[in-house]
Amino acid sequence: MKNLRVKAARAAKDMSQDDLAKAVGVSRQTINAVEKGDYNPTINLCISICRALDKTLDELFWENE
Amino acid sequence: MKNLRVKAARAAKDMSQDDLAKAVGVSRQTINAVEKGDYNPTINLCISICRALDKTLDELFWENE
DNA sequence: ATAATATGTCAAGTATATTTTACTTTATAT
DNA sequence: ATATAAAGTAAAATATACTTGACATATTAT
Repeated sequence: MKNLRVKAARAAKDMSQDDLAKAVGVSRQTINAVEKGDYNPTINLCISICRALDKTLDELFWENE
Repeated sequence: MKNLRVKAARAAKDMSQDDLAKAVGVSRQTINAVEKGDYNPTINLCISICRALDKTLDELFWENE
């Protein structure tokens, strides 16, 4: 299950995967993996991504229901 | 930085650390470590904890500001 | 006082998140 | 057509989340 919300929020900021990776302090492949989604990042990474994209955890990582 | 919100939400459900661990499918020490807080759980674990406690990610793991 | 349950913590092992290097493909521009 | 940036993917290495087992303390009840 892809995480399209991260991808969309990143696009809204006109950032490449590499831009976001640098802002967050991880490798580009890690961002790619998060967006690809078959993968379980740590909460601190999720929080860093949220802060870089001006979103909250619920907005990017919570599935209602 | 302790996570007192998880501890409080668990108390509100009258669950022990062991109860929550079993509900979530991890060891009791892992729950203890999450509440102790000097530690970086995966998002899937956080989501499982939220579901077991009827809370969302923002309610238990997001720090405003 | 003693038993039982809940919590805190530690050390060693296992599973997996993340990095690094590298190659391929797709899009955008010149 | 070709150059460049962006994205997708993979294998091997490293860092760290999580488990297991064990022991100590605190709490509550009998």
